[in-house]
Amino acid sequence: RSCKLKLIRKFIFHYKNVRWARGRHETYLCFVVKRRTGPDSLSFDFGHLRNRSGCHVERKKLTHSLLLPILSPSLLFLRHLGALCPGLWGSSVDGARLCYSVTWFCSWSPCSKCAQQLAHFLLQTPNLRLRIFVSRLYFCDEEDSQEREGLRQLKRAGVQISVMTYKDYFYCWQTFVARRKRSFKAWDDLHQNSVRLVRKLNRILQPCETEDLRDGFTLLGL
DNA sequence: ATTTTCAAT
Repeated sequence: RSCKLKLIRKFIFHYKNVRWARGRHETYLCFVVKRRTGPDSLSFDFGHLRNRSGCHVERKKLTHSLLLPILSPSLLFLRHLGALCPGLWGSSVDGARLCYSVTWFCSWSPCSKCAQQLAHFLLQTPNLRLRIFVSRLYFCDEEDSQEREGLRQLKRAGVQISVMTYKDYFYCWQTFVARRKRSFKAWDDLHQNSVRLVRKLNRILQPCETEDLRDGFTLLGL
């Protein structure tokens, strides 16, 4: 029971979409894996991950920039992808590959390195569809930040990136935290913060759309 | 007005 309380506290602390997220030196990733079978998809697996800093020996040898992507939840997820999505890489009897659809709810948006590796991976795995909901944007204040570019890269790789809104927190609460035990109560400014972050993400991804538009124009010979 | 960030001590 106290374990459950701890989980609730952790969820609220790490997923709170506050403007100045002091002390959130961890990142959590809640995921849902669905196998797509025609028009409807079946829920296959779900769970959550946290970035791990388990390799203390390597820590001293690796630089921060090298270590970070290895231990991030998103790459931790990729490590377990084979187990989470059986048959993802295999070919089935009728030649068609199994299709999976994965949804993430991350407390921080991915760093540029992770985004880059993820995008690279996804372009090679067209039978995996990824949707990412983020609670807060990681290092996205600078106009020319690598993290902003990383998010655009993900979008170009077909990832649907969105900011978490009330319904997403509600869903996470019900699915990963307190299954129907107690109802989700929004914190102050949840909606306001979410609206601000939605606008910010839209501004970040905008150049991506104008680029696509330009590509479309050149294709049309305009 | 200003504050922070997948830590490093």
